[in-house]
Amino acid sequence: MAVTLADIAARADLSESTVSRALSAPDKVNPATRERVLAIAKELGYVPNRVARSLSSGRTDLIGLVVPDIANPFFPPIIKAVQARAAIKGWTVLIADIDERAADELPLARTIRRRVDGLVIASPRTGADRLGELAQLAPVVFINREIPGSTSVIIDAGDGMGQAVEHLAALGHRTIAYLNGPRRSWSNEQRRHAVEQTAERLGLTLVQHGPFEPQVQSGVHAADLVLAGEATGVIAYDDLIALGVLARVAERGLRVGTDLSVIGVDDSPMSAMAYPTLTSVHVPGTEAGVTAVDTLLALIDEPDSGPGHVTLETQLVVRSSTGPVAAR
Amino acid sequence: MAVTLADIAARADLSESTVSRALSAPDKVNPATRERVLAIAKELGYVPNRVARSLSSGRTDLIGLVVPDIANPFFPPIIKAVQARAAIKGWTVLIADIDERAADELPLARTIRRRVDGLVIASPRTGADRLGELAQLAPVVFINREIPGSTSVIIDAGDGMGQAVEHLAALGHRTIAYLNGPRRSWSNEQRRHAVEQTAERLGLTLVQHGPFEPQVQSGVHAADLVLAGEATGVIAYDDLIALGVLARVAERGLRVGTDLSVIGVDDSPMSAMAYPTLTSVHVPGTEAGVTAVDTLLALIDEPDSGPGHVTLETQLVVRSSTGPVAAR
DNA sequence: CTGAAAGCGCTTACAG
DNA sequence: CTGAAAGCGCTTACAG
Repeated sequence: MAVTLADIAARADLSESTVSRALSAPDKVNPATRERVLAIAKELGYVPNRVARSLSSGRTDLIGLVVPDIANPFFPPIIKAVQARAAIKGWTVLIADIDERAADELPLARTIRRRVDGLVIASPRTGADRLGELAQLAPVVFINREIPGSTSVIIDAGDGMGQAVEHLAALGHRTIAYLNGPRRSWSNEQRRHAVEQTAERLGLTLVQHGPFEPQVQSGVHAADLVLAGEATGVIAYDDLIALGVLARVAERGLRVGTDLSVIGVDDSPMSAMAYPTLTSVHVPGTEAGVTAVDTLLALIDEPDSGPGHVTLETQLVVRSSTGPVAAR
Repeated sequence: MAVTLADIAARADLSESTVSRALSAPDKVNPATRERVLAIAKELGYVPNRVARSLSSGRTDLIGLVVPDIANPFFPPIIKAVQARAAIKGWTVLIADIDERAADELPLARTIRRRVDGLVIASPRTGADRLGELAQLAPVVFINREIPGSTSVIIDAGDGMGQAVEHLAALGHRTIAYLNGPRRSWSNEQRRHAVEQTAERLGLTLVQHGPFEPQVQSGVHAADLVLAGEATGVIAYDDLIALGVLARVAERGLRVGTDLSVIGVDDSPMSAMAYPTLTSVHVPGTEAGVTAVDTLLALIDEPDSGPGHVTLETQLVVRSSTGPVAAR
């Protein structure tokens, strides 16, 4: 069986209490005693039983991460960043993938919260009121969603989306299309809004399509809708949809960047590798993940600190899928 | 505070023992008693404390899943399948992403094993001997790797790779290239071997490049190597590399499927959506995930059952990236 | 600085 | 079928 505190205590001729302190609160113990305990612990190959520790301490040292879809390239960088950052600080991450089933999100979050000390919920698909309630029950940090009274890390698409519209305008596009993301997506509202504002300010005509699921297939479908209209430039809710547009446009024998300019959002690895390479709005997912963990751990330590808000900026990365407007 | 067994016991005027049994071993209790306990539990909103349960039962109801890289499209289907299947059976999954750092794999698996009842390790990057040792310490099921004495779910690439070579031969290709995956990858050995065998049997000349990391960028690099040689058809270790080849070939102004035929492995969603669509060897990731969970749970229940082996088959899916050989 | 004791919330032989 | 008791392995006031 596994080595326990009792084993070390017996060997060191000390009480379990002292051994426990030597291991988890070294400053409350005589240095010499500590050394002896540590030596024996090492010799015996002691590894603390986390379950037992959890039961008495009330802490699990686990944080939960809820994501809409791990297969969506927007999330892996966030997931990796959360895991890496958590690991550095001695925490483990429990991931829940809701597979884009919005109705599963809240139940899953509620279940998992019983196992963890706090939650990071990325791009939640649930209504703000119910998310707010959840945040009452446990330390929660939302990524990419503002919930009144709750703590969140927001990626402000405004700058990047505005730059995208300005970029198209500068290339001579007068009518542009926006391909909406999922119906109840807060990110989509934010992105759409920024596009609308900038288009209006610059006097561009804006056409909208969707909502679309963030999948390549959606873009294939959307491409035909766009090509049936007047728009010469299109901004998609995300890179996946944009990649679908690219594929379909090429398939129809038209040239991306010439016949139709396409912009995505996320700046995912694929965007740099697509053909042609995809102009995209860079979204700092890694930074968001790191910040979310730091914020959450602070919240776990001090549950009564007020709601915090961190905002990260986005920025357009110009590649080959956008070019000067040409006659259709 | 949260409702405990003691609260229910007090309210029902029963002992904690009986309440515990009513909840977790209903057949060991008087049906009427059980009903009463369940009603009160529901009324009070009782949710069992899993940490406490774990400590006394010795079970965590968690299984660990170690994957090389969640951003690699091969793994999300496996991850989702594992999570879904585990959830159905009342288990939660703890995911560890090693981010392709082979050296981190074993330490991570060892750490996480302390928190779970068993492990699924997908496409391990560690040496067989050390994996075998790990399997002595805890119930482990490997996906895509045979370890002597251990249990595994193998996706046999043989059939699919053979079909891929036959497909190219049937299209008239006489010299083909194979792009190797990671150096110590067991999957790569298996795939390469099948390609070599079939090429030899059919009298084709086989050129090899690599090893390459399973990333789009690798394929971009590999494409130039292939185009500098005689091969007219290329089989990549996976879809990501194949997609990189596609992009680079197009970028160089050549036509995929005409100037160069390209085949990937994984049949990931992108392969159906790439332009042109990618001929690929379908790998049953979802099935592998489901089977791995079932196998692991059986192993957890009966640690002494001998090592099991399940083999799943692969199959070529022909799309547009392969065509009859043309003059170079 | 150290020890004895109680407790975290549940499970599970052992009696009755 | 039910209850009292011990135990899972650790933490943490409380004394000394």
